[in-house]
Amino acid sequence: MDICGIGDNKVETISQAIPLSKPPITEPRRTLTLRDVSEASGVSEMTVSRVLRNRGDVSDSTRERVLEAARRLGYVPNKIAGALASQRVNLVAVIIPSLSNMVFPEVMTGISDILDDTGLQPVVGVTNYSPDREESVLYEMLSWRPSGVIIAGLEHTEAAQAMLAQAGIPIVEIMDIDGNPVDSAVGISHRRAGRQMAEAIIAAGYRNIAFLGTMMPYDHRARKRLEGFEEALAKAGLSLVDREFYSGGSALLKGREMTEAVLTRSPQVDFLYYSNDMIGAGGLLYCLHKGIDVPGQVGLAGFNGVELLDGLPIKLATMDACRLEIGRVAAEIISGKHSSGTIGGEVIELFPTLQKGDTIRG
Amino acid sequence: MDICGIGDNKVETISQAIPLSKPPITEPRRTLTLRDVSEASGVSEMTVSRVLRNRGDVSDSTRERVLEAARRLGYVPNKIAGALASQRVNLVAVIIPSLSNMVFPEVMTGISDILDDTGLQPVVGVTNYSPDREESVLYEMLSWRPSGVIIAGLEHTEAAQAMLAQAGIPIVEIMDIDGNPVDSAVGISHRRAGRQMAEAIIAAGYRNIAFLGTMMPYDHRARKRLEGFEEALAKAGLSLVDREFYSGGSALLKGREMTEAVLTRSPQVDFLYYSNDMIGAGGLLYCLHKGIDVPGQVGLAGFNGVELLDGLPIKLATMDACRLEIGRVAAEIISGKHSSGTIGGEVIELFPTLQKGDTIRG
DNA sequence: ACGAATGCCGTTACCGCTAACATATCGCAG
DNA sequence: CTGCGATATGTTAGCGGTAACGGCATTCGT
Repeated sequence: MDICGIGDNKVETISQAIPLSKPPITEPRRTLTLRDVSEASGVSEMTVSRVLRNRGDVSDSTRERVLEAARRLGYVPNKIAGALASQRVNLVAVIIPSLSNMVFPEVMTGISDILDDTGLQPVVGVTNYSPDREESVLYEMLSWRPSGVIIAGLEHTEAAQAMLAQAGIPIVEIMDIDGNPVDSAVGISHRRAGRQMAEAIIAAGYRNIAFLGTMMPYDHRARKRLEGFEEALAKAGLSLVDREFYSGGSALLKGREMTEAVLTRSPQVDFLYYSNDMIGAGGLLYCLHKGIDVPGQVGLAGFNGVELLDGLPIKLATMDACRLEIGRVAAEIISGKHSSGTIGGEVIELFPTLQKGDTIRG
Repeated sequence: MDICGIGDNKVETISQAIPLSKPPITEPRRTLTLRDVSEASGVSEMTVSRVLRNRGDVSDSTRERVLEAARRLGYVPNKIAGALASQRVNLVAVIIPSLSNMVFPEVMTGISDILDDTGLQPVVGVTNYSPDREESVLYEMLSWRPSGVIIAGLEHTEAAQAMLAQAGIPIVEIMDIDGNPVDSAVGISHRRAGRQMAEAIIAAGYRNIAFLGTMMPYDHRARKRLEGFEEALAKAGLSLVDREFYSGGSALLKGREMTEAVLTRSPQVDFLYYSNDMIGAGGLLYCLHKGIDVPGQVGLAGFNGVELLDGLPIKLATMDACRLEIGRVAAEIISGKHSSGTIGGEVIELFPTLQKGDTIRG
């Protein structure tokens, strides 16, 4: 599944002022061009172009005449031709793994927040966590010659890496900084995030810890969190008591099911670390429903800091992934508005905060 | 916030076969064109074009030569120029109010499912339930000359209506069919859905019914559901005992809060009808937490049939909004694959099924 | 009062690619 | 061996805009 979006920018659509008590008289057989507007208003195409783009000097009287004609005809400029002629495209390719998990929509919000004042439009492609799909989405998007690329993760196919490196436009890899970016990167260290959570859990006195997560081979960030987590456990002389993976289906439901499976199989478990908040919430609901003492008997923690958690009976421990900020900074880099004056090649690390909520003792 | 996505189509990206043990030798100062590939392979630009589009007769030997050169150089075709020359654009504009509420991503999935075999790419624009925003997003997207438009709802500004009517491409208005489409429409009758739910609730013996919903003046579908709902209540000689609206924030949390407010203010209430599943789920969790007997003392129902409900302790009554199917049918119409041979102007009504779950008596 | 600096608008040459047509090359029936 | 249809490739002319520059009035400074 792929999605792509386009929003408005500050250029006022001429249509917004159309009075249009009734639709234009002449229904257009072929689509309108600058020439039609120029003929209707008695000036050259160039002048019409200038008026519609608000560029260059045009007298108020002719500007009025041109706008009136454009409105009357219902002219919509052809950006394809414009982009070809000007060699400028106001699109920014945004390539993300999924839209259905709450995290990327928020990144998109951050991106749009910033891009909205720049005349740039985000265009989203979804890869479903497939590297091949990512490669073809990227290829497809690059063929529209966007002025920048924001892409999730640092792991790409060789061909995708090559395309990114050669594109000649700003590239920002987001979410993750544990690796080597092609150009710029904005994100958090998931390895460190995993470590931090493990340290907090150990400090709270839990010792029999289980991991529950997704079985996506290409979810590198979840993998890195687990690696960091286990690394910190090892440093404390501990190791995971149990682990459980899932794929597909309702995350909330899977969270319940996996939790039940783990607690049944390994009754000694006193902490459940989930790879995301959604399954964590499912697990939490299960525990509460079963009357398990949380966080006394069993502690829980997720990852992401999704808004949904606010609605749960008690707050799940989690770690904010800085989604909004990641989107904002990435967009700033693309639009050249980022504070550091450098031109590309920067790695911006953000630091997530651990929210202990009500599901970790202490 | 705006988003837009592009996926792959069946055209194989030449890059996928790039061996690329190392990146191309010559880092390109200016971006490559057909001419570069044609010079590198000793044939005309036209022949290169034919090879890359897999169109027309080209001998196997030259095809190989051309592909090899394209791969070696890392050539990515310029769709802007191609679209301008061929007057064909493989993009479909998809304009929706939001991406953060679980319902539209599923519509997108349906759209992509179908479009994936057609060479068409969905491009998403998000309006945040603002008519003006919708108008400018539409204007922006039309200026890229897509080959079709899928847009949520039947209510648009006058200018937007005019643009849709004049665009000269297939338009499909989705989600709702209670109104007059510009061209085609695919959706359900929300008025009827509201009525049906009211009838089921009344039949189950509930009499003191409250409504809890969003305060979005432009969420016409929620409004129509409420209208249908009240209409059916009236027919049974009933009227809403209480109502509560919210906007913004975590829907799950708002559901809790609103439910508490209503139950405190109107203790006689025996049924809570929510305008969406998310706040319904929040309400359900609240009731369970408070030890309220559901569905004995209080019944609950939402709308949408979101997957999340599967993870709740008991199943919330809801009504499936046929999201996937709506997306699929809309995409079929755009791509000319829809069964009915007609060319536009059809209204396809889908019929949601009421799932009583565990929160309505009987 | 006169050259320079503007304001306003038109002309020309592309942007990179493809439709349509033109041309070459080959095989093979007559 | 000629001729004609297939096959393979090249040539030409845009697609609908915009950058760059040019020309012609006005206005202005000194």
